[in-house]
Amino acid sequence: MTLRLTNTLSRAKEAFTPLVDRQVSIYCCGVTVYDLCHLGHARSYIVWDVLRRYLSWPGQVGGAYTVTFVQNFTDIDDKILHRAAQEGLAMEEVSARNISAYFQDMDALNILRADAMPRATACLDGICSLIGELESKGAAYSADGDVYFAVMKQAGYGKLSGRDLSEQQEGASGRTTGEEDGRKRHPFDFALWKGAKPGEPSFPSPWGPGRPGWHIECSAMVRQELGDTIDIHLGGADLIFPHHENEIAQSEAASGKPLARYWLHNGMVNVGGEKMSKSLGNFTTIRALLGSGVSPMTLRLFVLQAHYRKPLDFTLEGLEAAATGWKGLSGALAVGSTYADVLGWSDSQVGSSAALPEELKAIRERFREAMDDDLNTAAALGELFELARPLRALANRLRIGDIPSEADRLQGPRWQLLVELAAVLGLEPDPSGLKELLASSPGGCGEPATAAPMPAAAEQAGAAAASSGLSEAAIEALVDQRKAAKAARDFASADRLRAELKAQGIELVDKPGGVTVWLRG
RNA sequence: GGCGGCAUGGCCAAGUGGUAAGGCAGAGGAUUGCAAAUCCUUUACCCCCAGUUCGAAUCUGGGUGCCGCCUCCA
Repeated sequence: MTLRLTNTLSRAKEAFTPLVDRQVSIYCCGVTVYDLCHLGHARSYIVWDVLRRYLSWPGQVGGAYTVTFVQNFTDIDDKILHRAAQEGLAMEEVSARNISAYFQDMDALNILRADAMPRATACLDGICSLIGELESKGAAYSADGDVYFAVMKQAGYGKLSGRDLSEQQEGASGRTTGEEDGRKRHPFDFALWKGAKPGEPSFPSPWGPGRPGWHIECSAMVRQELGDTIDIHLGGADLIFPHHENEIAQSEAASGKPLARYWLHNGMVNVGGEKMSKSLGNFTTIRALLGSGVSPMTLRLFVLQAHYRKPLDFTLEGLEAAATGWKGLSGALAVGSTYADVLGWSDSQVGSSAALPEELKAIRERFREAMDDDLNTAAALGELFELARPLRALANRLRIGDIPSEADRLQGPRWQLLVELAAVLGLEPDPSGLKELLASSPGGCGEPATAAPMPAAAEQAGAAAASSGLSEAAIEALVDQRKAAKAARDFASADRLRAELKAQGIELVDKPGGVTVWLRG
């Protein structure tokens, strides 16, 4: 059994076979850079990051694929122009700011950067020549400085979204209003090039100054970076129509070849049952969430516990559950590096996966089968938790000073497998990108638009207090005092001492036998 | 109105013909003066009705409810 993916084109799970053996070309629709990214974007890019990591995983049947991952920035768009006008900035300034914010956010979430990130502004030649081709083939027509794609001339239009133009026609009339109508021959025709109105920023073209339509930007960038036919095209389910439908129409009209062999779409993030979106105002930005103390890995876990095609309701409860779950996983993931010395898990002990004990082999196999089944990350995570349970217990015992047993020392391969599989899901303790994000956003997370403010999660609560400087000797003295108070059955004093230490970020753990150990943070 | 999707324990969520993964919460136990932390154990017949089948959460038909797209949108 090999990887199977749900192809929107056929609405079925299909065995995945790339055009070129062991190589995969992927295009992922990126963001329009007029604002910060919210959790909907986070989900989409987390999920596609996992697809990419999985394809690149050597544990894959047949070995790792070589993946070329391209994701665009839409940096020519009416919304960017509006935003720029509002703020008295140039379009480029708005997009540059949001592109840099995009990288900060995605780095923090441990999302691998694409191999290429083309921008519409840098692809205008390709866009214009594509429009020209369509025009010369009769697939497009110009009207008063605009150029439109002639939908009715394109056989198969609607094949991705399951739409039939003849049935749609009635509903469509009356839907589109405005001055474009007069120029369009069919209500579903869409703009490839929009002539500029006086005073608007514009780019030169054979049809006069103006700017490209959204759909053609992607068609041109796919072709520029990856050619006529790619293996996988990714995007949110809300892009199926009209964006991807139009992309197909344009690209296939020009090349006569299929644009993409597999179309994958992720489900939306909902809030209270409704789609999270800018227009509804119910969105939370990524940086607002991370700034409130939710760790990036918690968000990743939250996202990956659901199947990528289903809607995912964003709730505080769900997030808290993920935070607690991540606490356990991260403890297990960290055990090998934190306690490498005491466990004797040096690099030399790293066993190859071929030498895995049966139980671990079986887990690895089930993980692979889950991921092969249309990226069933929820089931894959189940295997991770299975793997992590004894390691988490071990980590907690070591944390309070227990000496590892011989059996504990033999858990090295288990830990390594956990680390390996978690990395396929992009789950790693101690994400480095977060600090940069938090440091870089001055006033930073105070996005006013946070409709659902997140209370600072307990995850990081102790971190600030932990640095307070009681010396070890001072702590030992207080612990001894408490021990004496307990011996004298003066529990009030004992509890007071415990509370004082806790206020300093010192946690006391009473172990069997009257021994108390203390831990910072 | 058209197209598509979803409905599993308190919450989230896997499972697509053979007696229900996992996470969170809860309960019980161990430990403790108590607590915290930790460890162990434990909790469902799957929206409704009809049908197919030796056998269905899983297939078919009908019903109900919810969501997405049809305008910019990950």
